[in-house]
Amino acid sequence: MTEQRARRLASEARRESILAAATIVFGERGYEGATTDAIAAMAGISQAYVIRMFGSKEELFVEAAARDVERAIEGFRGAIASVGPDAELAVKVKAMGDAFEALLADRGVLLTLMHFNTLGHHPRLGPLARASHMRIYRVIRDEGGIPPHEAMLFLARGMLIGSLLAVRLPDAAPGDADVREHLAEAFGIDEDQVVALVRLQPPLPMVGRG
Amino acid sequence: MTEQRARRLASEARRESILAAATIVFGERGYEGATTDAIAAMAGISQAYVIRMFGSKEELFVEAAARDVERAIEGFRGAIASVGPDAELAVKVKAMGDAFEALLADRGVLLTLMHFNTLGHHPRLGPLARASHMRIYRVIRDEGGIPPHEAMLFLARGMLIGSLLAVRLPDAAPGDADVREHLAEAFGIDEDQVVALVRLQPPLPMVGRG
DNA sequence: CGAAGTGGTAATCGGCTGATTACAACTGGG
DNA sequence: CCCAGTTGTAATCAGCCGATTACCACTTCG
Repeated sequence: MTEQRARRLASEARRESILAAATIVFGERGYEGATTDAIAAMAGISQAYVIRMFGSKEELFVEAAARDVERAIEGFRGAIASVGPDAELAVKVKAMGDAFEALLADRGVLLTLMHFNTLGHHPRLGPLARASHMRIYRVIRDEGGIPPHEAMLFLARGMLIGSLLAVRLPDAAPGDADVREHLAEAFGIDEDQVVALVRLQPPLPMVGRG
Repeated sequence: MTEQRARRLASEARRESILAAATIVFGERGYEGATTDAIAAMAGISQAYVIRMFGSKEELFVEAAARDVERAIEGFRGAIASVGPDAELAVKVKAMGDAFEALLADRGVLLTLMHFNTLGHHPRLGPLARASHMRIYRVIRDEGGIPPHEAMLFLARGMLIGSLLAVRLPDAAPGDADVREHLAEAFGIDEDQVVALVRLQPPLPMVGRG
């Protein structure tokens, strides 16, 4: 485990690698609990460089969360494009649901966006989180052509699925029939497919503090 | 602002006051970001006493989260009792939804439970969070007599409402028609009642670091 | 070749963190 | 009244935090 100088990368590539690490660490430890040092270690560079490139931890979170939101929006747009804007409502909703599940398969993105949601009281991050939520709503409603009520139901189901994955409920599926029943309803699948959901959230490398 | 010795309280009363403060601070700053010192300050006692009474920050979180989960369960039981176990499905769901909204009016409880959900990967808190989620599911299904599919839909709607309150979306309602439309659908109310939702999340006193 | 620009870090700073220890103030029962 | 149990704190500790500074290493291009 000899520490050595990081390989030189172009600024843009390094930036991306830091944002990827930040998404994992912010997800695992929350905005306040995450440390720039843990992010640096995961990106394979020094803590000082993380701060120099982004200015502050807050700014880094802003960019990491924005990147994750953008990824979600791209996923929804791709889903709409894949079935065409004039497809039946149920078909579009199914495509967007699949895109959503694919997004949540990245546990870092899932948890970072959930933490983003809990920051409504933060003077800078709160307004950004509200704007991001509404941007996603508008993409679903306007670009997806999903009426307000159906868009709300779609998001509600999405929030439940996100919570179930965040708490790692599939880990408890093998030994608990109620868990399997609940997961099958939430994901709209058969109970015997539930155990395979664990693949959606492979174990993460533990970051810092034990 | 002269600091003075705290008024003596019986152990049980002090315990409760610390747990109430812990729910607020854990909610606002997350499990890792919250500090025992901020909790102590909010409870009006010394940081040392918080640790002595609960042993560790982790233990304090366990008890605070358990208390909040218990409050949720009591709320649901009260709602079921108020309409009777043989009421129509829609009546029971309505009563439980109202109980849920009343619970989420306490922003500390709302946010602490959301943070609890994001701790699925934690070796001790993760299993507790999963067990808590399933306890609530079973209360709704078994004591409430709500079938699995309807119970899932109820929880989904609840998670969406929780997210919208966590991110403080009602704060953005006055100036944004899309926000009002989305909130009206989520809460199942008229748009002109939406602005009054702000009452559900009154501003919290800022805690530490800000 | 050599200097300017870019990528990257070690060292350090003031301040905060959870936990421990040793001690002080209050209360009730005999 | 007095002492044993309970409630509460100041002081302190080792370690971690984000941020700053001053510096090093590599690349590019005249």
